[in-house]
Amino acid sequence: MSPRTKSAQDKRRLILDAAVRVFARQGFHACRVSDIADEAGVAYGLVYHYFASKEQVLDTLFLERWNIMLDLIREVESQRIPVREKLSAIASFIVDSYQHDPDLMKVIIVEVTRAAHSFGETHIDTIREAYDLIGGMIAQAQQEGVFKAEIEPRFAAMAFYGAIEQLLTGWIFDLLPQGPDDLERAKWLVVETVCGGLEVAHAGQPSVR
Amino acid sequence: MSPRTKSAQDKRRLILDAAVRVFARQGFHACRVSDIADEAGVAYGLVYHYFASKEQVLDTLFLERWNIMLDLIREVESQRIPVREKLSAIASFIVDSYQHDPDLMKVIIVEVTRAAHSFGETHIDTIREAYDLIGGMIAQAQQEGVFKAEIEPRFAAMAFYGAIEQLLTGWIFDLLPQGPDDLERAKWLVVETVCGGLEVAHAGQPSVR
Amino acid sequence: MSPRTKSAQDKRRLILDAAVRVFARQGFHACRVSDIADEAGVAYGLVYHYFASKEQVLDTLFLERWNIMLDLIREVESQRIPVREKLSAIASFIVDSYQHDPDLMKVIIVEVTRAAHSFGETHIDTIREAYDLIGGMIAQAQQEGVFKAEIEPRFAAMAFYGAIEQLLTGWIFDLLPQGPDDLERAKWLVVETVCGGLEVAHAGQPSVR
Amino acid sequence: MSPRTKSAQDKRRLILDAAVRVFARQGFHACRVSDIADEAGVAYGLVYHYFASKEQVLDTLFLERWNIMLDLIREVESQRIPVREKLSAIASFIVDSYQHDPDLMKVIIVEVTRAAHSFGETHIDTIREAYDLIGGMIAQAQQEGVFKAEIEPRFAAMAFYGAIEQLLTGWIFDLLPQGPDDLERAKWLVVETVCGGLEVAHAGQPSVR
DNA sequence: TATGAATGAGTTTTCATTCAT
DNA sequence: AATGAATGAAAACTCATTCAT
Repeated sequence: MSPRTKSAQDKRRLILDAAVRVFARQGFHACRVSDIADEAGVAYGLVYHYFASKEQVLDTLFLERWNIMLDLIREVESQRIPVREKLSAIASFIVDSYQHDPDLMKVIIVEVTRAAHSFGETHIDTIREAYDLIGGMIAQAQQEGVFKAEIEPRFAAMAFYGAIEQLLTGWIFDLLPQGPDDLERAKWLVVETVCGGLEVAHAGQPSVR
Repeated sequence: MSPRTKSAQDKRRLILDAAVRVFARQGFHACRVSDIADEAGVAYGLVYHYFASKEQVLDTLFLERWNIMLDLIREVESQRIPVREKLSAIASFIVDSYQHDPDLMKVIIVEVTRAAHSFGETHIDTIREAYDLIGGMIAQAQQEGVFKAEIEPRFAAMAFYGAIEQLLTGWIFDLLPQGPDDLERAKWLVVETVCGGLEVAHAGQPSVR
Repeated sequence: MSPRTKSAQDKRRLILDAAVRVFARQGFHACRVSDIADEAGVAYGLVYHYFASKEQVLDTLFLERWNIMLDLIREVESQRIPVREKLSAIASFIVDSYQHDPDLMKVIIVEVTRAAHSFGETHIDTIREAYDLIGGMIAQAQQEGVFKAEIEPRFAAMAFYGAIEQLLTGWIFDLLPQGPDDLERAKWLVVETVCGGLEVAHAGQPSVR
Repeated sequence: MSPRTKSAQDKRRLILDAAVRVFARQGFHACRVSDIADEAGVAYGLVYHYFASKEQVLDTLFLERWNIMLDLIREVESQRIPVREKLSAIASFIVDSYQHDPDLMKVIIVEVTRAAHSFGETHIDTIREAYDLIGGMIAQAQQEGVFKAEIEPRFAAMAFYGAIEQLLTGWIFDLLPQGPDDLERAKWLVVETVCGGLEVAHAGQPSVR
């Protein structure tokens, strides 16, 4: 890679990183392309040199991150470990992602995964893949007798993912404390809640429908 | 109520109901005020006669619904019933709300509760109240020894609410089946998952961290 | 006149008087018809019962006052008094008008006599009549040898009127002190300036006060 | 200056010059931004590339011209010439300004110096500076015994400036002839009127109040 | 690659005016 | 006479995108 190419890539990266900050701060709709360019310290024509549109910048950010998560989930799925550990790995990854780059996760959650009329719709198949993979793990655990069979796996997967995303939403809106300890405990908490339940387990407790 | 007042109220209601359909179909940002007026069959300016802005139309829709939910939650809170039934009542209310008016719930979830830069921010205190009320129920259940004490109640409340909202999101994005049975089962499922856990309970199972 | 008719006239007057205050406070363009109605304490449909348009309200206010001034000027013109006294009477009338109803004079000066694209144009013939009448007095004074013949009367009339209007403008913009004494002195000052000149008269032309 | 800069400045100038014509023809309120763009032969948005608003276009035009006048007045003030020559220089400058660009002066007089609710208010301090400078000259002349001491200088300055502005107003409204000779004579006339007075000076003439 | 001037479609909002009651 | 709901035309302003340099 020549220095020049490297420099070029740097500018592209610069723009992406700036976009994360700007989207997180102002929101996708409320920010202008020039805000991104300003934040990146480049002329705003350059944004259009690297990206076809403002949307494509967000598309890129989302796909970069979501594909890393999909890789992680697939990796986890293939491992021969208890389902609780699998879900724990996923929860940990997402919380770690937030810890590592809260702005990026904020953008993804706020602008993409719930955006039924724009990015959510565009990327619905990519998003769904994560839900499906988690659903698959749960289904398998049910077959193995580890998870209750009467809970539809896809619904359970959504509930699990929704619980995590809502914790991040809580941090994003500053509704929940987000010290290092809080993040760590949250990883355990969400898995414990969804797998073990909030209720104190007692012998013979019937959880019949 | 005089006929004139009634008529006036009718037009206002007409606009609100039309707005729900338009926001649900096109999204808040993608729709024009004229789309709402057209859908309602009224003149453009009448929207501004009753509402100060397009935003205020959504504000009104959100607050109307959210306050009904807050009333329900407060009502539930005051009852002397097991926490599982309380959470079940809340989940049922939300799912019923979706069943009764999916467009309205879609609008609230998609445009408000996750909209960190616009409505979500505006209404954050109102939204938080719901989370806090649920958190309070969970905390009480912990004191009563029904719920595990080591799970921070506010986090658990967010996980619970997030699980429900994500099911609705699944319906909204058409990722989950939404026949009448599915909705009914979902009510039970989310409570069972969060309270009883996905895991098959066995005697003496340690769920220690 | 029946009480009812009287009442009706009262409302019309109420609206006109309210309009003066509103126009003076906010300006003709910046105020809404509803502002006038609110100020008058009537429903704003009523403004349209008495006046064909917002413009007509201002037209009415202007014409009412300007015609009174034209009457005064014609009255003065017909009198057999020195030109200086005539001009003094005019200046006094205008200053008194301001003293009596500063808002109304503000509206006339700010919204009409300089409004080349709206009211000034509409009423240009009415406005001009005042200038012409004053010009006539000056021309006569020149024929009588009282005023210098080499100064074109119409120009002199404009200069005289402009001097007065600018004093009012000074008060309107709060650039000049407007205590009772200031107003009284201004009447004399503007006549003395235009007739006697600012210069100290030298030998043989004492224009001592 | 690079060619690009020059070109850019040209477009900006083009817009300002077009705005003068449009404001003079239609008035500030009655014209649309698109009228200015059309008149300048540029795209709509370019007006907003160079100016933040329609108002700022007028602000710019006013300040450009008024500051030139203030420079002239300050220059005149510093000279060691009789006050009559000073006032004559100012009157000449204003009349020449009108002769050179009647549209611009029309805009300034009609849209700014009397606009108590918009531009006049915005620029009141800048406007006042001209009045104050003239007032200062008059005060000095009074101290030197050239001007009568009993006429408050600020009032006299307003009268002088008002007289000139009203002549321009007469031209603007086509109430006064505006051939080259008329303009030239007007310069002399206004100074002669204000300094020497309209009255034929004769020995012992009483200018009683 | 990089710049930023230039374009112009699109939308909210305002508010004078009308009109049914 | 009086009300104020209803109408809809009009315009400022925004900003994504293009393109000449």
